Amino acid sequence: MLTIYNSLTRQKQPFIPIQAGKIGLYVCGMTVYDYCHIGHARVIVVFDTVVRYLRSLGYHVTYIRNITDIDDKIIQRAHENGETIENLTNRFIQAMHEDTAALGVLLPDDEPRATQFIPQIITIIQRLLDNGYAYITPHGDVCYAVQHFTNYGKLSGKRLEDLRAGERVEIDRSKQHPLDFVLWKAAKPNEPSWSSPWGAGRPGWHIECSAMSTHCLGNHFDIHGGGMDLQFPHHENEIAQSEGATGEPFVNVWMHNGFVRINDEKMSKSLGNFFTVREVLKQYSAEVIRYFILTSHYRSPLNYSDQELESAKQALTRLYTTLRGLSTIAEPELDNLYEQRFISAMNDDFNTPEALAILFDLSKEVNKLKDKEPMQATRLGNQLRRLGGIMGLLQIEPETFLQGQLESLSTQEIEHLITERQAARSRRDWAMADQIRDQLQASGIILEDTAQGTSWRVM
RNA sequence: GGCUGAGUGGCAGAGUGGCUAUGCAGCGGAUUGCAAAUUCGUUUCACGUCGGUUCAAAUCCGGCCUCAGCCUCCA
Repeated sequence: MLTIYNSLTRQKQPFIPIQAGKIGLYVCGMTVYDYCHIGHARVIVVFDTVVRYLRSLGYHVTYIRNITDIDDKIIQRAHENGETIENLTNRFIQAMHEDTAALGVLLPDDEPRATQFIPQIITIIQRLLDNGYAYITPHGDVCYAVQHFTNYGKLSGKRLEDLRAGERVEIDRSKQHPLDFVLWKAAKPNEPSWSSPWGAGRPGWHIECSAMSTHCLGNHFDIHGGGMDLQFPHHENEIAQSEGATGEPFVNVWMHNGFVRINDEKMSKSLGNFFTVREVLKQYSAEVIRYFILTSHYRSPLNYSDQELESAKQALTRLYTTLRGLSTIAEPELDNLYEQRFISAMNDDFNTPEALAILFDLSKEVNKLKDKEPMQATRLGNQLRRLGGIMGLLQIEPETFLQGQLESLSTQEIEHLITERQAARSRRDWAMADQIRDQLQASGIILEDTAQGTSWRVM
């Protein structure tokens, strides 16, 4: 039985979909004004893995990951760059698609953009005004009145009276309560705006997710995800908006993933301590990054360092080494102990580190069987590939992984040197053979002699 | 100040009231012409600290210490 930790109840709960066999999943995606960093990669990879696993269980999943393409930072960045907002957002949406594709992430079923949902946003705001959850300020903004929503704070466990409003940001006197937030911002000069019943303006930060999620998945849906930092206020506000407008419960299960850290500090744009996905891809393959992300449980912090990525690379090398030379044709093993352990690990709130440990046990088993029982080794090897695939791993040719990112020498040169060395070995000229091997090693190529001949891989 | 969460062997990172996590790195054996890969082994308590419950706790309960996050934009 699949159990998921629900931020709303602060405990693991058996997962029961609203409609049998179907799951609606919404994840807060990017605000597109810059390149994806490793923190973004984590959310994307984690929920990609969640979706793959849910589908492997037989659920029909509708996966929505939105794009926020209008907000203060976008407007500011476009202005700084001297480019149009549309140009900026399109550029970074394309970059994001390149990055996610590189990381082996499946496309969501829909990728709605905030600017395409202005009519739906206006409808929700109107309903909130009608239902008494919103008011218009003297500046012409429309604000949400948090005190009118009884359950405000239920997701983040906060009580209005405990929050230190005004501690770090000056209180806006035009609001009825300091924590009231803007639904609709009155237009300022030189800013994009849409017309509305309350005059020209643009949506506030939180409202677009209420509009897009309920439009794509219905007023009440199964799972909503995102980074921990969105729990408050973003997701809290989404609940207030959506439930205030529809009068129905909004989301059953809230999932929040932990941060990527660098030296025990959160990786974030505001701290400036981030690495972009494309930067890291220059040094490590996408699958190494993906593996690295999955080595810790999604709710735990993930410490980023070169040493950890290097370790991830070595670990993946081990798995691919096991798969090397195994035919992919044979039927994989199915309902054995490894499978059961894998499923029970993933059923336990998507415990990917545990699931990976089982892949290594399986890998060891395959290695042991390779010589004695090649057929069984092949079947287990294919099971390893299949289970890895549920986490988006082990889907490329072992040789492609092991020989990838070749820099110094061409494949032909390497093959040529191997042939020469083979000749030296057959005439027992060990000095010559070792010299060639050392020469290759200096270029980052490792040789491995087997009964079937010599193979090579990149260090 | 309020609210979350966390403290496990050299590093990373799971987990269960009593029995080997796993990976990387190191060391030793097998294997190899030598390597690499693979495999086997790796000594005494690895489980923040102080108490409590228990025949038994790193695992349950309580206090304390330390760290991170949220209460502003952030994945």
